[in-house]
Amino acid sequence: MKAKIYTAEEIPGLLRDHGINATFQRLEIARAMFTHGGHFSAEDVFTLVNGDQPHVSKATVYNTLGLFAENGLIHQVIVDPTKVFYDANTLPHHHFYNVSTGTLSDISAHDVRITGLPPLPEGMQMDGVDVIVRVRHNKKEAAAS
Amino acid sequence: MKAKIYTAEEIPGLLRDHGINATFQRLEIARAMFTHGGHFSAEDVFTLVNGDQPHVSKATVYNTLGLFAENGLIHQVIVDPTKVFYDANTLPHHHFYNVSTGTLSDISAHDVRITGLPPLPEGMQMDGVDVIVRVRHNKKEAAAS
DNA sequence: GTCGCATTTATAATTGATCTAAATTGAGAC
DNA sequence: GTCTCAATTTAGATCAATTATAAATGCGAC
Repeated sequence: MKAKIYTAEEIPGLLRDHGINATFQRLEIARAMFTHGGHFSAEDVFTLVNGDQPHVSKATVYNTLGLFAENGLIHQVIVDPTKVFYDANTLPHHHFYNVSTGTLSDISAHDVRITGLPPLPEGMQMDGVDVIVRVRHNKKEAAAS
Repeated sequence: MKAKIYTAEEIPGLLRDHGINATFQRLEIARAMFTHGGHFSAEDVFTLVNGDQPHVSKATVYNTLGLFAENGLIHQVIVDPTKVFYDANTLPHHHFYNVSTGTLSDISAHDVRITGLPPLPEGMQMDGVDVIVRVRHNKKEAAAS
């Protein structure tokens, strides 16, 4: 089960469905993310959108990503202490995080099952479960210490 | 299965076992973390260690936390985009992350079982699996939009 | 046109974390 | 004890991601 890739024509409806007012900048940003799919830092989005000529300011990129995340259009992924990633894939899924390169890749949640979790603390509701499988380059060299 | 809490006397041996040279500052920091147990930001540790009078500089706190993490004495937990947490619990376990308050709490990994993960990408080895259960305060008020 | 509101923008400010270069300390040789 | 070298600590400067601020801009209602 792969992340859905949208066509440019579907983007306006996508925003509307999430209660987001469509503006030029928001469409640009959504288009950049959803027609590629994948994981983006704010910086990535900024570069992607402004590739040819400046369209969208950095502040707007941050604002918009925040707005999208609030409204469930995209999802924050926090694996890198230095920056936040945003995930255009809203289907339930998990992540490989390549520690060596700082790269994320998806794990479909379709077959993943997590059992034995304790009950939630009192008065809490579950917001989601993130599973992050940290991986690194295979070292022939063992820890020689 | 709770995180092990150490007594002050056990700390020097703990460092030695992890190949860490014991110095005054490192002992102070380890003591602060391991006699309490729990999750700490660098800031937390700094405050905890220097509560009464300045003992350890901020730079040293960062250096030492990094050193401890490298040597497996503590573990980085990345759930908050604004700061890194360090976990004095090195037993296998997972986390509840309270989105409303930014608080972490432990889930023993003892009973948790994760099945259906795909094979690792080529040439990669697993470094660990983090499970983060995001929870939030129960809202009687549903999303009214 | 212009009033009002949402949005965007440039820029400054904030903040956790890291770097630098110098000072201090520690452990062993003598 | 003291010399020496390497390890450690330190204050302060610096960095990069993000957020805040306050001024423009766009756009529909009238």
